[in-house]
Amino acid sequence: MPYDHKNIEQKWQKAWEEAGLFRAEMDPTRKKFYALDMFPYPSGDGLHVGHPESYTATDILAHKRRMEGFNVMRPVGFDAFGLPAENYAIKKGIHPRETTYHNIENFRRQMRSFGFCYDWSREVITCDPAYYRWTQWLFLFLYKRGLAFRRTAPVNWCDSCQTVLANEQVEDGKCERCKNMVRQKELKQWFFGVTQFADRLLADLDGLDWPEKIKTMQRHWIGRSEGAEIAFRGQQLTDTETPADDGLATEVSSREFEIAVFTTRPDTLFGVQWVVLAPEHPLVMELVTPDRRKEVVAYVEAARHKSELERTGTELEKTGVSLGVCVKNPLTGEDVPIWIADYVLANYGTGAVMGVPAHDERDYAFAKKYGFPIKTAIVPPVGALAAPVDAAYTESGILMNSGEFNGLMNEDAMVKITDALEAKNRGRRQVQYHLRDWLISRQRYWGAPIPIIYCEHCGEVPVPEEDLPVLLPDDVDFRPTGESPLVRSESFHKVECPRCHEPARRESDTMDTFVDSSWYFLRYASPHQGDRAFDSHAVNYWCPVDLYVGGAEHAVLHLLYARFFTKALFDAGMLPFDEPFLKLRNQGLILGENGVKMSKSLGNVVNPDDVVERHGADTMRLYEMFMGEFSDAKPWDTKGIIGVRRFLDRLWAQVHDRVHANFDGETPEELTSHLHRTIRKVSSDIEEFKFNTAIAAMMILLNEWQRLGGGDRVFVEAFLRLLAPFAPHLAEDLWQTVGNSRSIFLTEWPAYDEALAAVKNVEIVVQVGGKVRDRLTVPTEIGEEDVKAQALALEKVQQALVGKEIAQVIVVKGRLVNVVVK
RNA sequence: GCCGCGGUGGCGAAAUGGCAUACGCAUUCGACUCAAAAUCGAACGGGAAACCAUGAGGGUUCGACUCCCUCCCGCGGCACCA
Repeated sequence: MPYDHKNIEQKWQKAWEEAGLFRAEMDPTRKKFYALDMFPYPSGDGLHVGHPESYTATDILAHKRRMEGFNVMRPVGFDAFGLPAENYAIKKGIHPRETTYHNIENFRRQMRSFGFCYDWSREVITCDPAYYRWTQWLFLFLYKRGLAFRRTAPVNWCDSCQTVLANEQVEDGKCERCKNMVRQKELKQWFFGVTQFADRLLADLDGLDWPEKIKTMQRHWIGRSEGAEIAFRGQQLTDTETPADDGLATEVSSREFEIAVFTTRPDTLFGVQWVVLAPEHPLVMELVTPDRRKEVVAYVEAARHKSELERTGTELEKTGVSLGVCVKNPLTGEDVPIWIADYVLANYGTGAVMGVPAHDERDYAFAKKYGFPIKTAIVPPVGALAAPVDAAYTESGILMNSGEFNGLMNEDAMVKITDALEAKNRGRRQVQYHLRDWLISRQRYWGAPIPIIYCEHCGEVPVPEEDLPVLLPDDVDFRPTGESPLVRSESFHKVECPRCHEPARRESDTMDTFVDSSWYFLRYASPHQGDRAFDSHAVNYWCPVDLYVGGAEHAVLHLLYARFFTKALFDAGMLPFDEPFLKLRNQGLILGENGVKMSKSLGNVVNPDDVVERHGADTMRLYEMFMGEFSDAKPWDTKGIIGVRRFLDRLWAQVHDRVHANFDGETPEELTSHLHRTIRKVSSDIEEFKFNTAIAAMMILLNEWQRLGGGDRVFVEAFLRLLAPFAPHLAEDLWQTVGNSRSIFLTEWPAYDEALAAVKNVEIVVQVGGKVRDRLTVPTEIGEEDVKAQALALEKVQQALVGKEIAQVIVVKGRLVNVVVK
């Protein structure tokens, strides 16, 4: 008989809210637990069924910790700035603020309908001036510490979004948001100096309780490589006349120049056949000889117009042109020609590399194409496979053709060659990171304005803190044109210089929305603080976040940026910790019934509202936790929901039966024992995020209860407390039905008694030659010899042993007896 | 190409090296009902059985879904980073 989910869910949501049951108050005498969901972007589509999957998991942990006596803070808010609202505004002419707040209202309604134990009084909304005032303040904080700066660099430009993008927002050479091809553009933009933290961002990952997958992704993204920076010097002729072959060159006046290359293989230095510069390298135009100039200019121009993908696809044939100039190999003194090629990236390393065709696959291909000689510097060690004839040899080996370094193992030679270079002042050990500084400027409207003013006399002037927030003006034509829409708001744009009071111009770009989300978890500690970004006492008490749950798609975006902010604040003495999220868990994607990602165009989207309406929030929560491994992608199954709903209905009926019977009769001993085992299992499964097996264990307990009958108040109450984090409304309602007036969430998490949980008798499997022949029920504490004797005495075992000789008998306590035969 | 994760009934899935397929869905049969739904009960990997089955093949072990090697397939990440 189904229970009335609508009625009880509304009833308890209202009661909890009115009682302020989940409101968090600082209490230094109690241990805190900060449980956090990645706050949602309030899209017009409303919640996806994936949202409650992650929120339910956090909710379960939060409830359990509260019942274990922790002071729990579980805040909620909205990541409300961003492109979708702005694009919608452009299409429909509705202001982004209007759609955003409208969507937030809908999100709030939906999130409340699930009965999550959020402390709504701490809500933050990133597009609220009371919030972004402090985002701007943090920009100024970074600016003062030299961690926010403006510089000209090749940046990613999306023609469709009409804005620049951070490196992390480019996927496969395409804009993460609109899938448009991204182009490289040379622009002056604002950056945050994330690379200054590269070593710490890498090293501190080790201490975090995060999924290995995410840690690995961050490690790859930071991309540390060790090697050497090597200086190749050359003479540039200032005389326009080409020197003759007869040695007159020495008499022509010349200037010395130097090209620094970064390499991870200094041991291959004797195999260098050329040096390549990126087309954007500043020396290109300086060095090119007049006769090569035309060709080089054309090549540089062509490279500039290529997209990131066109330039970096692995399959592409390498191209390049010669500058007509040489440098000398710093150790051999050999002349090495200088080329430019667009496979060399301007913004990695020094923007220049040395070409060693014998020991690098790319260089090998380049040499084949342009007819360079291939000089071997390393051969395989004795006993190893021979070096390939028609490819580069990239494994370790022994040096040859390398002067005094001949015969060394290459690992050893790396050190010795670097030392030799260093002694001649031509090189040094160097560590390079793949990580680039975070480009935060956006030429778009719906974001926090960058608090900087440009003055003709004073230059770049930060907006004084007391003038914050720099309000985002409402009356703006926000259609994108490639420059920020804020340029078109004169009242915004034209300002007075805070220093000299002359007319000045306000920065018109806004900040990447990832800046907003890089510190929101700090704001939750003191969300209404009017005079500071956060209150130290509150942050010191509540932070860092103990449990953070969200999607894996933020592995190198939000999660990296938030770590950077935390470290920068830590260094300034503003935080007592330097990692924001101690424990992280990712939920898997919930797919459509057809096993593919839900999408409107495929018509396989499940609306959580419909599920709550039809089956109830408790069923929805339980089902999403029961579907499978939390971090795995799993398909939705509309029919499957009925299974957990039946479980709740049966429990409802069973508890009501016991109440009607005044708990007449006792709890069978077997059931009590089973309960304690279930408490043990559910408790540990929750900690390990194995919610599916925790629920299965409760289903088994109910099945046993129905089979055995009985069940006193103690039994029922323990069962309900186990269920409460998963299905809070039903558990609370039955809790009161049983006769309690205080909320179930103010009671203690049930403890299990190891003695009661112990099983009296166990079934032992008896195998002969590894095959099951019979089973045996024996007391748990039975001695090894006794089991062995009993097992061997079994008739089926005897039959199986006929004509065979016993070689060995394996006894595994409480599990099996295996008679090994010859 | 490199790195990581995975492959178990019709389906979602479970199993500290020790009874493979728990729990749930679907299906079939039965009870209740005039009937249906709901509910309750039973069966449910293949095979008549011996036995055979955890992507394929080998290995280690008394014993392998689990550990090791080779390969196939799927998913995710990175990708000309020198």
